Amino acid sequence: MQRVSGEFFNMSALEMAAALLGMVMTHELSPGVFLRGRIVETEAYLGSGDEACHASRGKTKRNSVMFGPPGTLYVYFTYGNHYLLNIVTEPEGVAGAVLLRAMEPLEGIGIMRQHRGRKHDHELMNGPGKLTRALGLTLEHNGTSLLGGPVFLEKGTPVRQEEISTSPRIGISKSTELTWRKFITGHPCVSRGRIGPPVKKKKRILES
DNA sequence: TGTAAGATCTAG
DNA sequence: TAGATCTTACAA
Repeated sequence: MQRVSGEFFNMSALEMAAALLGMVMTHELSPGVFLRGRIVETEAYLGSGDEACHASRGKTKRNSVMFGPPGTLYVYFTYGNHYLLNIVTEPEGVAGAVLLRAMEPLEGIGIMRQHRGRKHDHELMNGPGKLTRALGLTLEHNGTSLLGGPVFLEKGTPVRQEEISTSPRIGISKSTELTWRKFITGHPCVSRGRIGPPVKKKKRILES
């Protein structure tokens, strides 16, 4: 097992989204107990010129990690239920991150099933909220570094350029013209994509 | 202080 | 297809 060094993260979010495909994310849950998944789907988010990015309107308490050094984890909570995992890129002071949307389970599958319930292997991590739950990642990991903590990256099986597909990002309502989603073509663990924003919820009608 | 939207998931 | 669930950001 070889941890990826800090130099790897010195690239733009868009380059990183493609470069991460095929790499292995590892969480050392407890000493000697590893949860590992191979990255098969990513999305790039940039602070400037990208309305869909949390940092498009500048630094806030939530998104401040995105302005930090490359190789940092940005984890946030959304929809009242789910943690989403990003890797910070771009030089310190510039907001940019890559959302990890889907992985192929490699090691610790029994523990992932405990986290996720009884599922087929390819359903354990085929969505951004699912993979954080499978790996046991929460807000505790927000702001931690891939270079020294229990969560880190390893070189995996390289992916050829012709195996990589591109599409608009999923679940957003702004900047939908940007095709910054990258995934391994035809891989069974890629998430079930829904282009466009989530369906609007009904307003609750209060009786007087 | 109130309100609406949100980088989602699951059951029915 | 709709509901769960709750934090963040923005408007008043």
